Amino acid sequence: MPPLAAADAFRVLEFVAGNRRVPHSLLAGLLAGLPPVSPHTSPRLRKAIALRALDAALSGSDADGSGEVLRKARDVLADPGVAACFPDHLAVVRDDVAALRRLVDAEWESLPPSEFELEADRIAGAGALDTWANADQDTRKKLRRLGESTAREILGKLGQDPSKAPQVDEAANAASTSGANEGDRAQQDDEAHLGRGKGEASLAQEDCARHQQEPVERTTDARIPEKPVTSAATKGKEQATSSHVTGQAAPDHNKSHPVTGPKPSLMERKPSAIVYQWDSGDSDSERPSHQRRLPNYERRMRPPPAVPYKTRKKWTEIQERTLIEGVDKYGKGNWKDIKIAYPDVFQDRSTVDMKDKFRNMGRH
DNA sequence: TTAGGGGTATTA
DNA sequence: TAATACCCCTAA
Repeated sequence: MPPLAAADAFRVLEFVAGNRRVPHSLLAGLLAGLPPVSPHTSPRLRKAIALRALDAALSGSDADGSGEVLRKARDVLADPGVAACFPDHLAVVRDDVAALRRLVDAEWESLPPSEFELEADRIAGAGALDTWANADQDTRKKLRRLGESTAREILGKLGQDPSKAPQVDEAANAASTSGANEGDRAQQDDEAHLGRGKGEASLAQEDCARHQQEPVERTTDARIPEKPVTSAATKGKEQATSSHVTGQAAPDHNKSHPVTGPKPSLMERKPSAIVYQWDSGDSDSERPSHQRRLPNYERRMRPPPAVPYKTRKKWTEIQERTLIEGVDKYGKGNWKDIKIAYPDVFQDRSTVDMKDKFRNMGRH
């Protein structure tokens, strides 16, 4: 993987540091692996680091009455950089550990969203509509590409290595229950691949699940999950409606194809295959553990277009003539050159429009 | 970037 | 309803 640009490193760090459930050891590892990032560039990052210091100070027990916890917390708050991050009320309760902890909790809660989250929200979240409405054609293409490639990457991984899929699902399940040892597992699981901490990553998964369970109107491109998932999903549904999938390996396929034997047909079921099912209403507990349930989807023949159709404009005679002239001059296919050569004429026409138009003209 | 197939939306 | 404009996708 190419090294992260400083701006991206900042986004990753700001995102991870602001998640309280990401243990400090993981954050430290992340810091070591990222290009230098100045915390002063982000109030959220500054505040997150300050809160982490306070968390560390307040993590000890003050049951022995030694005042050690309080002393540590005071030390942290004495740092002008830390103090500057908080309103005065933190200083007011310097003598009350319990109150200080409550206020620290509240400060964590009120941490502003990271740039990463805001960006994700602009692309796929509730802010997507505004982003879309304000974007020009090029930006929209980029947004679409970003969403598709990400989805393909995820779905590709699922498809290429089905045995990994349950882990993904289990991770999502674990995230939904949000266990207390999440941080520890995050450290174990994720130190190998920084940036996938369970903390906000799990939140993101929860959020993702919420999005998926929302009505289809919110999913702007249902084709993305269609291709890789549908085959398994519909298969699961078909089987579920007939004889409830057992998930057993296909009978004797392995026997007939020993390791050294002929290559098994792609049509044959692999023993490691996992069946994904559309939610049919019954609970997960009623089906074998290897059957993973997909979120509710209403299938639709085709989703609404990702880009609202632009106002339909009839080609003028001038445009048609200029197009023909341009093809004569620059050759068929050099739509970009033609568009550049006649910017006024083709101002509101894309090269694809021109290609389509020329194609249509040739049909008659 | 472009071609081309094929789909949907809009208009006459 | 056919023609046309526009869009999406894939391959090269």
